[in-house]
Amino acid sequence: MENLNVYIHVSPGTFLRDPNISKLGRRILAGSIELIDELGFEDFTFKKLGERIGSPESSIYRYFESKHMILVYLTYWYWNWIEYKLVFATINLNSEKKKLEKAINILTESVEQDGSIAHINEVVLYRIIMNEGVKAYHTKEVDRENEKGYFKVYKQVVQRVCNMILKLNPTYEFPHMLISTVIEGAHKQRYFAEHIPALTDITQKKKDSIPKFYKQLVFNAIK
Amino acid sequence: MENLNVYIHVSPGTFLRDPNISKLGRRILAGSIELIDELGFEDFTFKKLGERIGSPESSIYRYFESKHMILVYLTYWYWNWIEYKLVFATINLNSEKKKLEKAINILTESVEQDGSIAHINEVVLYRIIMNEGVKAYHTKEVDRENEKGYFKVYKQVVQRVCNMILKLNPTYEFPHMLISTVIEGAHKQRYFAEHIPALTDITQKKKDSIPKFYKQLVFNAIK
Amino acid sequence: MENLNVYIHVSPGTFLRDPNISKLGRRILAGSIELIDELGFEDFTFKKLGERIGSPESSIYRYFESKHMILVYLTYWYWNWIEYKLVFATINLNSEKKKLEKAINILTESVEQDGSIAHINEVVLYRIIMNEGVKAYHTKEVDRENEKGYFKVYKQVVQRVCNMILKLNPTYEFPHMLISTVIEGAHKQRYFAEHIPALTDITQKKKDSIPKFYKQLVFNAIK
Amino acid sequence: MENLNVYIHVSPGTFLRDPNISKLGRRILAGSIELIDELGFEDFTFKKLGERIGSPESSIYRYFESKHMILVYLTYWYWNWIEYKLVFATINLNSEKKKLEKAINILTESVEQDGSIAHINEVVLYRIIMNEGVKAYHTKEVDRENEKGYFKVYKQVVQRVCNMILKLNPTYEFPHMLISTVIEGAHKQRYFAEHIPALTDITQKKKDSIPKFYKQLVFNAIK
DNA sequence: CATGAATGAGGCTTCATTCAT
DNA sequence: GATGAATGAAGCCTCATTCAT
Repeated sequence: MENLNVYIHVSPGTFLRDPNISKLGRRILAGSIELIDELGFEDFTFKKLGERIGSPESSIYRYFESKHMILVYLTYWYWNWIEYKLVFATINLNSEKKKLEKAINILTESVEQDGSIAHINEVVLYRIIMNEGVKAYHTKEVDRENEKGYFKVYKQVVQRVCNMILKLNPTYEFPHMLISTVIEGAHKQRYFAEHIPALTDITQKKKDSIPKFYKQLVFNAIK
Repeated sequence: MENLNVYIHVSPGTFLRDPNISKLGRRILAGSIELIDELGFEDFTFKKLGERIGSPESSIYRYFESKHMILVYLTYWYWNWIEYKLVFATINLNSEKKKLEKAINILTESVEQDGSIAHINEVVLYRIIMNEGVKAYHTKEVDRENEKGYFKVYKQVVQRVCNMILKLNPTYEFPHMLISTVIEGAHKQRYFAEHIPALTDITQKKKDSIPKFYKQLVFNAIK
Repeated sequence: MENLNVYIHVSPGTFLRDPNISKLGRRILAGSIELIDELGFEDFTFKKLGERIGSPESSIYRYFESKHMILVYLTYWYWNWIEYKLVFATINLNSEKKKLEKAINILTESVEQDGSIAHINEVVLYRIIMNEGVKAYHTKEVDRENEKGYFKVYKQVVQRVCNMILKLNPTYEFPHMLISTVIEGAHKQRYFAEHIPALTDITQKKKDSIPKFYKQLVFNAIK
Repeated sequence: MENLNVYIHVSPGTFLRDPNISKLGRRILAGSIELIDELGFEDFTFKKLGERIGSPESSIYRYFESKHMILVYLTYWYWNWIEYKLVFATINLNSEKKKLEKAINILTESVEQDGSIAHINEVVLYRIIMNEGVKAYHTKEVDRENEKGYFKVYKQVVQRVCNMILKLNPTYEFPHMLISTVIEGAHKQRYFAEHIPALTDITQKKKDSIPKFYKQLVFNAIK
C-alpha cells in the first residue's frame, strides 16, 4: 500500500488528551503496542509503560483513563485502518465477487509489513488485536461502551462486507453472523496455529490457508 | 438427558487436591461458578470466593494453585461433559449426516437445563465458558499448558466431529478449522447477540438461529 | 437587607492575586463555593474546580496558594459579611438588650436569601461555614495562621458581641466563651438537626428554635 | 479512678477484625493514637502507621477498612469510656444536683491521667477527640453511619445527662441541645485556649474555668 | 485437613505543583 | 495574565501467597 500519509482518526471519547498531537502521546502509543505484545494485556501496566517510555505513570493518566482505554483506542485505530484498507483495495474492482474476495483477504490475512504511520507498528498491533482484541469488548462494561460508540468502526467494517454479500445474494439470511464469524475465526485460527495446532489444519508455515479456508466458507455459504 | 449419575473426570494436573471428593472442594467449585459469572474472571479472587463459601482463602489454596487453574479445571470439566453429551447423543444414529447435525447442535445451542451433578450448575458454567472461556487458553503460558494436556479434551471433541465430517467428505481439507470456527463462533455470536447485536443477525429472542446458521455453514462447506 | 453594593474586604494575606478584580477570580470564588458544598472540603480539589469553571488548575494557583487558603478566604469573607450585617442591624437600636438579641439572631439563624454580591452565593456559603468552617482553623498550622491574622474578623465579631454583653452585665466573667460557644454551637446544632437528630431537640422543621434556645441561654447566663 | 480492668466494648461494625484480641491489633490502636495526635488526622496514613508499628499497611487493612474507621473506632471507645466514668462517678450520689454537676465535670474537664488500659493512652486519646473528633461525623457518609449505629454511645451519653436535667427541671425545653452544646463547646474552648485565645476568656493556665463556665451555663439555663 | 494471622509487592489513581510558552 | 504540558510523590487498596497452629 502506498504511503498516503493517512491520519487515522479515533473517537475522542476513548482518550483524555489526543495522543497523536504530542511527542509524549505518540510515545505512549508506540510503547503500549510494544509492551502489550511483550507482556500480554494482563501484565501490562501504566507503571511499566512509564518505565519503558521514560515518563511517570501520572503523565500517562493525562492521556488515557485506564489501560483498558488504551486497548479500546488501539482497537478503534486498528479497525479504522482496516476499513481504510478495505475501501482503498476494493474501490476500483468491477466485479462484486472480486470485491468480496479482496475483502475477506484483508480481514483474514496476516499483517506483515509495517505501514506508514511512524509511531504505530501495524505488524505488532495486528498481533495484539489477534491475541488480546477480545478483551476490548469482553468486559462488564460492554453495554455502556457499545452505547458510547467504541465499537462503531468494527460494526461499520462488518456492515460494509455485509453489503457486498447482499449484492451477490440479496436473500442470504445471516450476513452479519457470517462476517463476524470470519473475522473472529481468522484471528483465533492464527492463534491456534501458533499455540494449539491440533485445533487447526495448518502449520506455522502454511498460514496462508486461512484466507483460502474462509473464502471457501463464505462463497459456499452464500451460494 | 437422563440422570446417569455420571462422574465427570478432570485431569489431575489441574488441581492440587481433588475438589470432587470433599465438601469444601465441592463448595469451591459451586462458588467459583457462581462468582465468576457474577463478577467476571478478572474481578474474581480467592478472597471473594472464600467469603462466598465461608472459608478462608488459604483453604482454597489446598485445592487450586491459582484462580487461573480453577478456570482451566472448569473448562476441562465442561468439554468433558460436552464430549459425554456428544457420544451419548450420537451413539445410536444410523445416518452420518444426522450424527453431524446432532453434534453441531450440541456445540452451538445454549445450555438451558441444569443437569445431574449437584455442585455444578451447567447453565451458569456454559455462560462462563461462553464469556470467559477464551481466557483459559489466552495466556502467556498457553504453550506449556498445552504440553501439560490441559486442552486435551477440547481437542478430542474437535477431533470427534472432524471424524464425522471426514466420513461424509473424506477429502475435505479443513475439518479442524471448520469445527473450531463453529465452536468459538457460536459462543461469540451468543455474546454479540446480547451485547453488540449489530454484529449478528439475531435478536435476543431468536437465538435458535445460531445452530441453524452453523449447520448451513458446515454442510455447505463440506459439500 | 438592602442592596448597598457592598464590597466585602478580605485580608490580602489570604490570596496571591485578588480574586475580586478579575473574571477568572470571581469564577474561582463562585465555583469553589458550589464545589465545596457539593463534594465536601476533603474531596474538593483544584483539578475539579478547574473543570467546573473551565480553566486549568495552573490558573487557579495564580490566585490561591492552596485549597486551604480558599477556605480561609471564604471564611474571612463570611465573617466580614456577618460583621457588616451585625453593625447594620444593630446600629439604630436604642436598647442594649435588643441589640444583643438581634446580634444573637444574626449569629444563630440560618441564611435563607442570596444577597447582593453576584459571585458569592451566601446561602451556600453559610452551609459551607456550618459544615466545613471548622477545618479553616483545625489545622496543624493554626498558630502561624492566627499570627498572620486570618481569624481577625472572627475575633472582631466575637469582641463586638462581648461588648454588648458587658454593657448589660459589666462583671460577667466569661463573655468570649459564651459567644464563641453560641456561634459554634448554633452551627453544630443545625448540622445535628439534619444528620444526628438524637443530639438535638429539634426537627428539620423547627430549626427556628435554635435562636430561641441560644437567646435564653445567653440571657440566663448573664443575668 | 480505680483500676477495674474494664474492657471497653466497641461496636463490631467499626472494625473488620477485633483489634483488642491480637498483639498487632493492639499495636494498631496504640500507634494510631500516637500518630493521629502527632500528625493530625489528615496527614495520618496507614503507611505511616505501618512504619511506626513495624508492620505493612496491608496488615492494618485486615483490621480496619480505612483510616476513617479507626477514628470512628476511637471515638466510639472514647464515649464508651466516658459513659463508664459517668455512671461510675454518679452512682452513689444522693443529690440530683450533685449528679449533674459531676456529669458536667466529666464532660468538660480535661483528661490528665492515663488509665488502666495498657494500649490506650487516654490522655492522648482525649486530645484527639478534642481536636479531630468532629471529623468522625463530619462526613458525606454521616447519615448512613448514623444508621449503622456508629454514634450510638455518644447519643447515650447525651441522653443520660438529659435525664439528669429533666429530673431537676421536667419542663425544660432543650435538654439535648444544652448538653451537646456543652460537650462540643468544651472541646472547642480548650482548643481555642491553646490556639486562638482571643475567642476565650481563659489562658492556658486557667483551663479549669471551662467546667466552671459550663456548670454556670447549665444551671442558669434550667433554673 | 482446615484455618487464622500476617505479609510483600505492586496496581491504580490523584494530588499538589512547576515550568515553559 | 493565562494556559497547556508534564511531573514526583504519595495515597489507598488488593492480590496472591506463606506460615504456624
